[in-house]
Amino acid sequence: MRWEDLDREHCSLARTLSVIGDRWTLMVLRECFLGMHRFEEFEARLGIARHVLADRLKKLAEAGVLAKHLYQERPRREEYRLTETGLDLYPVILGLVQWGDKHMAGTEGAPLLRVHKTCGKVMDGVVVCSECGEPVRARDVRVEAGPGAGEETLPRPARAS
Amino acid sequence: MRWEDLDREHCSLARTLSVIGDRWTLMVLRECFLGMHRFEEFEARLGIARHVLADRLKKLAEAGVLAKHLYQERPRREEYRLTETGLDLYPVILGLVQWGDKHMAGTEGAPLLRVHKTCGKVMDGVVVCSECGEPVRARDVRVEAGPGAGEETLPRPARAS
DNA sequence: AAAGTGGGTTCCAAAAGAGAACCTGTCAAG
DNA sequence: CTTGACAGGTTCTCTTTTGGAACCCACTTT
Repeated sequence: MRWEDLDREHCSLARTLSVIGDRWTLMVLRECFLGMHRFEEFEARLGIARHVLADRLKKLAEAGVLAKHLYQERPRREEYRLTETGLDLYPVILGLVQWGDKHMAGTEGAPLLRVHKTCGKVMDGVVVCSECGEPVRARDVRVEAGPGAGEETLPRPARAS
Repeated sequence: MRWEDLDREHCSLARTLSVIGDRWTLMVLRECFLGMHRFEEFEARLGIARHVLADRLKKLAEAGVLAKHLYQERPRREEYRLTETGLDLYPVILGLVQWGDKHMAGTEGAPLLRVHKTCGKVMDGVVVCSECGEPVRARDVRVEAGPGAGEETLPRPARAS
């Protein structure tokens, strides 16, 4: 299977991964969420090869996750900013970071803490059900075919999702 | 930068990506959350090259995300099951799927719907603050150095995370 | 004895990545 | 008016990782 075919798959995960399913892409997005915008900043903080960085930024811009923003004419300079679509990826980044904090942190503990500006406390993100508000775990959820389902999407017996 | 170096980085995202930051790995995990356990199931549903699948399953098992489970002696047959550590990745998978449902779905709509067994309704996951229970968006959060922080982890001015 | 099954490993060619050098506007200093 | 610096890339070669197919092995069924 080629990765360009992935965005035509009948699976939202596969379609998402065709845009951001790459180590460097996720690292670039982390830097964006930390407030970085410029080519040089990404390069210096990540140690990524320049042509790979250029490629990832281009693809993220094409996908509408980042937008180029002119911050200086003559010489023309552009920076990259998260769009609303990009900001919607926050739950993914937060999920990855929290999993790392819990399962991969050394003895010292988490490198970064998150403070909720609204309530002022150090927080974690918790995933709750949009309908009843209860926390959701994998075992609490079952899948059903949706409007855009293909035949092959569903598992044979519908089990946990 | 080499990817083996990533798990020594002072960043939970990088450490997480050193384990699951790979397209195929995430696709394998999707299948696990859909109830698949066997080598042949993964191969048939994903169209992944067999040696890549073998490699990913081995690494996931070494990382403690999947556990090998003997389901038959003579001939010896093993399947892969999510551990508690693996089940903790559900928020990540859910985040990716929901982003895809929202931004990458075609005209037909989402391929799969999720039903919350507890309340019986079709649901989405919503990320809320562990302290105040309000929904959390990227703009509502600021980062601070945590106990395991290194110098280079923090952005110069602490902005949005 | 032959074919099937589950779970792999081995081979080669193609694609993606690392690392370094080079290019393009533009300004500022000597 | 030449030299250097800066931001943001592109091009080059070399190594690593994939994709795709074939092969292997321990058993069971026909």
